[in-house]
Amino acid sequence: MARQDSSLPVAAYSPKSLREKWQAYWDEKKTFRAPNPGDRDFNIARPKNYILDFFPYPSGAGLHVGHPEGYTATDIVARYRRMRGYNVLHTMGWDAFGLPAEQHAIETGQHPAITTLQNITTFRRQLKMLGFSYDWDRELSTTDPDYYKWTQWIFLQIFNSWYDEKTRRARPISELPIPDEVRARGEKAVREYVDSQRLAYLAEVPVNWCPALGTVLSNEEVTNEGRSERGDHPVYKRPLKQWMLRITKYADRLAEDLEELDWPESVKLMQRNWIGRSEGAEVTFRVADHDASLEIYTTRPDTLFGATYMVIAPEHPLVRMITTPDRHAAVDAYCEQAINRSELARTAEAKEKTGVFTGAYAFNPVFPEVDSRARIPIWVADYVLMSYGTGAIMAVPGQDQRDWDFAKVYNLPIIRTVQPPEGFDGEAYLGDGPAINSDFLNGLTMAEAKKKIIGWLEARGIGKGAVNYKLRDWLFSRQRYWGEPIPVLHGPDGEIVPLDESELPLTLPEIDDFRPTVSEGNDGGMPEPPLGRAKDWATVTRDGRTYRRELNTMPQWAGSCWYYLRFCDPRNDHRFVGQDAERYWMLSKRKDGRPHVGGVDLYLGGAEHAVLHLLYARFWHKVLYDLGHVSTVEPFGKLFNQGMIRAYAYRDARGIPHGYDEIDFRDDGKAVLRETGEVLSANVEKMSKSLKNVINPDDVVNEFGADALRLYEMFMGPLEASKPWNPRDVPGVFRFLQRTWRLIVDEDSGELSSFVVSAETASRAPGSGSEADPLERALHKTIQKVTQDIERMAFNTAISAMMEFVNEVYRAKSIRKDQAERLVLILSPFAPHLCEELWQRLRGPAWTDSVSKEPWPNWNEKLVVDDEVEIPVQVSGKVVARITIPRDADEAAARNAAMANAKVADRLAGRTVAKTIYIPGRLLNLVVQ
RNA sequence: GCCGAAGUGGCGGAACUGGCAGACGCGCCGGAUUCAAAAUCCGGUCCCCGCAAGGGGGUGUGGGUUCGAUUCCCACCUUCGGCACCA
Repeated sequence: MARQDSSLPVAAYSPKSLREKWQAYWDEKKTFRAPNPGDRDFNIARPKNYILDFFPYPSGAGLHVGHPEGYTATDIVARYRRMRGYNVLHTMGWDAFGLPAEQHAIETGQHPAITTLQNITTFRRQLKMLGFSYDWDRELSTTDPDYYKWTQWIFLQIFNSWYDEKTRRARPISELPIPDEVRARGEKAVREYVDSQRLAYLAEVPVNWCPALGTVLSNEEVTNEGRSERGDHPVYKRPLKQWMLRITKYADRLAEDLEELDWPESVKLMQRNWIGRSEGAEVTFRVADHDASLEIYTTRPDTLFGATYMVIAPEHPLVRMITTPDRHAAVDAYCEQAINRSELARTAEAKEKTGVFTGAYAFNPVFPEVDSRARIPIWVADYVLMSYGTGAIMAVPGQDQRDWDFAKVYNLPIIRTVQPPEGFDGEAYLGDGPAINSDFLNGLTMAEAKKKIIGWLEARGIGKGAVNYKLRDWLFSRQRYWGEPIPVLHGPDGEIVPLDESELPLTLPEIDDFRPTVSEGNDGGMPEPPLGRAKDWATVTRDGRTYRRELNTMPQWAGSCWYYLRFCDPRNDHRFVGQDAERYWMLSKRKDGRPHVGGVDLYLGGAEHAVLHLLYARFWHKVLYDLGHVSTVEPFGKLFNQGMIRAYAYRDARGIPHGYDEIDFRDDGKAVLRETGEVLSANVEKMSKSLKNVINPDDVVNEFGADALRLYEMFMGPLEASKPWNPRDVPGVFRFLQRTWRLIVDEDSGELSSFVVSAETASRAPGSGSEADPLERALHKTIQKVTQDIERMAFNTAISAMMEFVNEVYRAKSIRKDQAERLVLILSPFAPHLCEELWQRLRGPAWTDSVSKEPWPNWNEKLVVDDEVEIPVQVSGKVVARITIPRDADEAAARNAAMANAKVADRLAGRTVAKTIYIPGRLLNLVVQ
């Protein structure tokens, strides 16, 4: 399907030349530059609008058709808002630290900075090719020292803060009150106390250590089979000193503030579930024959009378102490094999409960210790996780299915403490009901019993109401090269010394071997990150003391946690963002004038970042807010998730995928393998190299042009839905663009087409008073529809409305020049290259500048409603006829018109109308007996 | 297992707040143009019965509410996404 054919007319629609011409124009004139407050051409009178895409990781594979989907949507909104008189901030940058470039470096020795630069060059070229209206002067990369200087600066802000529970906010560490008894123990104790309160802290934590990759992985990077998501290497649990960020302190605020955000409910729900707040109680159980007690957390303190045994996690510190000598061998063996498996591997095969008895007993505090019911056995089992609550539970098999399952395996007693309803035939009963077998709680509902028992526990000092979260602190260090160095020094006495702001950026040292020091097997020595290879860099001497640099780097999330702030003022070299710029672009008002919680007015990207990126960025933002560095509570006021674009994968009988270049499509639509004629199966799947179903945007642009690619991606269906790419549909939108071109331009002469008539000529034509002109009415309706659809992000229906209008012009064979101009204006955000050219040709000598500088056209409310409407007439809810009546006809008039219709009269013959339902402009329903 | 979203022609999809189901595009069929084809323009196209006029059915399945249900309620099936022993 060669579109560049020498036999084409001289002035045929040529996407390629229009693209080149107008992109050069935009670049040269800096058409989409967004001035900041303080700039000479800044116009304070205009309202602001910040429209942001999730910035991409510039992978070696280049742009994927999934990228332009979201980028086109935001581009349409950005162009539309500019025409509506907003100052629009619309930017693009690169989330360019990350594992793929580093893996490539390990394999080839090519420095990740070089790979990254090449990939960025490709991405930039491809994005520019699509004509997005970014302010390219604001482009940034997280890997640029001028950028990561400030990532490191923010880390230091977090490091130098503590969380004040009373005021519920972060405060500078210098304001931390030091308890007297700590002060009394000396300087080192004070230092350790302070370090223990920081929002960034070092902790020995069990991590997912992957020897093959030489790095620690986050839980998300480990598969259910306990292997690395990247490369499928084995992953082991081992304790390692790691940087942690105290995100759990913000759990409540992160959950509460979701309320105010204009985000998809599904994303809010995912975040709430991830935070996983639960309310319950902590209860102390004394351990028999030991000077020890077990702290447990439960959401069901009301079932305390039903606790028949205890379970502690294999990692629990009390395990060794309380296990009786005769049980040591069994307990040790069990714990060892449980601890060695990753948490995920452990939970994956959770079918059958396992555990061992420690030989020890605890006293249930609701009974006197002399009472035989008080003494309950303590077991170790891997269904209790050390990382949640206190790592120990009271087991209540009567009201908890997991405990029930365990009790059945090991023959432990079961006591019901909630009366199940009549006919209940399940095992553990989780529902509400009157308490039984529970002494002073008997007869109370679940809520009443919880309240009463918590009061009872608190009065005796053996328990209290408590809140727990699934959310864990954020494991922040990675054993990698290609990330931001963490700007701290480790002193000879183990003290942590943060770098001074003046020492930033701490740049990555040059090394030529990017491999970490890999230990053999499961239990080799301490792994050392690749930065350890830079010997000169890794040690620093100050005042005669030798310090060791932190060798871990930050995770990829770090750079993406604040880039939206940097875009406001990307070249500022004395602040992470200038205050005026931050306030102008981030602070937005609601319609009712109250300040909005969050600054970015539209943040658009895929749902795969629904939890982690968005939660981490919100956390950093709140810390910056608490410390007075930013002016909004939340970073992203409105969030929108685009759906995934998938494509048909064609497989042969053996299940082997085949690409389009090997396939012929028969007339019946079936795909056959060209070589053998075998009919292939077709399934919509995620695009991937291995399935050979990846669509390359360059190919589409070469064949149909950037405007057609943009338009197709928007026309496919709702932005939020996942949709299949169908190569056969692309020519459809291309045809529409071509029809629009020919509507306005005569292909043979290059002059305006014969359809386009001047206003004077039109007014002389019979019956074309401007308001009565049916085309004028249709245009007003189209402008209204397109405007409203852009506002609600329904681009597919906006495009079909414009298609309908163009079809109507073809039928009319005539359009006034001012009408054609308005059509071009509303189409321009969607197909900017085509519309720039049409605008210039329509304006002729009156043309001054880019179509994007023109105001958005209005519609007249009077012209979008028809005076006469056709409505259906139903008889008892069944449509029998259609009548045309004035829009505002009253019920009697509508009824009379209906009765005059033969079909209606026929249906009503011999019957009485019991009820009439008339919705003006909609329908008339005559209900008969 | 739990939570969430979605199921509409041959295909992608449309239908505001319960009011004409299938807009728009693809594909297919027919016509015009052409020596011919491509391209283009015009028309048709949910299914079934019927030459037609006309009639019947229809939004995953089964029930319900309503004058009226793609839309609301209940149960179930399927697909996709998230979580997964969180006490």
